[in-house]
Amino acid sequence: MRNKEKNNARTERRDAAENRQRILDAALRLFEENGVEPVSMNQIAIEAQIGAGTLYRRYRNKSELCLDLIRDNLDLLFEDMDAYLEQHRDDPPGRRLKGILRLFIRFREKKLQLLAGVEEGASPSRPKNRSPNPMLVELQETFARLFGEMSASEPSEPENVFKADMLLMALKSEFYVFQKEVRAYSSEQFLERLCSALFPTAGN
Amino acid sequence: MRNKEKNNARTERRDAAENRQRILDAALRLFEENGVEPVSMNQIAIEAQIGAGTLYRRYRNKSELCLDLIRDNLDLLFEDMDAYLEQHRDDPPGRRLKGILRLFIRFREKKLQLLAGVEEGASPSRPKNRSPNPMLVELQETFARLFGEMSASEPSEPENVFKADMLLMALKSEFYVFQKEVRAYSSEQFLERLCSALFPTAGN
DNA sequence: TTGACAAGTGGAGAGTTCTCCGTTTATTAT
DNA sequence: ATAATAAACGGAGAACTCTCCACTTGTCAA
Repeated sequence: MRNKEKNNARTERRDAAENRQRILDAALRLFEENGVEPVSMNQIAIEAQIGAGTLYRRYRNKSELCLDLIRDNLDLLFEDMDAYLEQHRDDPPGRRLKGILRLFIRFREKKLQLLAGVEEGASPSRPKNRSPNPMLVELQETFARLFGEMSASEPSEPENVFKADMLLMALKSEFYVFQKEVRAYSSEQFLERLCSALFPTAGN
Repeated sequence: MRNKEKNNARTERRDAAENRQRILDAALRLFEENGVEPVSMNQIAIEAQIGAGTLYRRYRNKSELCLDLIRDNLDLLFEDMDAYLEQHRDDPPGRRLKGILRLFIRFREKKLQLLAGVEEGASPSRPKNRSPNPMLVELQETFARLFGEMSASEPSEPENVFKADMLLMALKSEFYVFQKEVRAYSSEQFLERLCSALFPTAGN
């Protein structure tokens, strides 16, 4: 669906492409003015001057729309992470994990609202958002791998996967915002807590 | 709001009490037939033969209704937990924590759907469910206290609070169901993972 | 150029959540 | 018993999500 996978036959029709842009523009405009959460798909359709059906054809819900809006930034983030891992390949795994977590949290800070929009329970009552979301899967695997390296001795594979799952959970908007607002943590404090809760800060 | 706090002036009007019962009955009936998630407040109002306004006056959303439906069981659970802690007061804190986690998970197993209903993001777009939910707060404090006991040496207060927050997060339906369905864990395996991820199983 | 037709469009409509407010009713004081 | 009155009722209606499908339009092959 993404950037017109060139490989796949037909290219996007011109009018469709134009509408896509209208939608993105309209959404951005409305989000900037009102924040992400209170803006409805309805409003976006109206602002973009298209029918509701057209909007929903392209984005099944607001979550998908938000994802499209940060797609590029997200790709950059992942590149940054990869670069970081590459550059610090000789650091102990705990350090490296902390490093990429810091990158992620910084990103989260910048795109708080949109990211929350992406996570937002897509549809109420509907078949439920059963999409693993490839980006999260990749992140999850990276975490799991680093946990694996961390104690190369025994901690079984599943153990690492589980920890990675927990980490991912803790990085969700809901938890992050709660820690910031209710527990009054700064990003860096949060990061610190997270690391010391999930792995012994051996090397550092 | 709960069980007609007797202390507080007026008792609940008879017709109101009757309607409350109608609602509870109707909801239970519909939930048993269709599961919790797909049943709408609307349907419940119709099944109970009352106006939507009447339903919403008593329960701001489905989440509150579900909470009322397991209120009693929940109270029992808490009593069980207290009893457990009392009986095993000489066990090491890790053991005790595991014990009450097991109780909680068993409860979750029994009331999976309703509990998920309680957690369900109340309203879409609305002011956001800013209710800390007293029962969760209590649980959170118990967890934090046990973490505190666990390593009486240095781990600062906030450290324990944070871990307790993470634990609570991991006990949510979303995470629990994911672990069961995708990672294919049994309740007991899940419990095992949870404990070994968050604290060294020293005493055991 | 010209069809054919897949792709795209828009808006009516079904089903929801939740509020507002005029009407009804149970309770309590007289 | 009766009236005053706070509480409760119910349904119209506003706003929303999402689907369906008759209609329009871009594209490509001839």
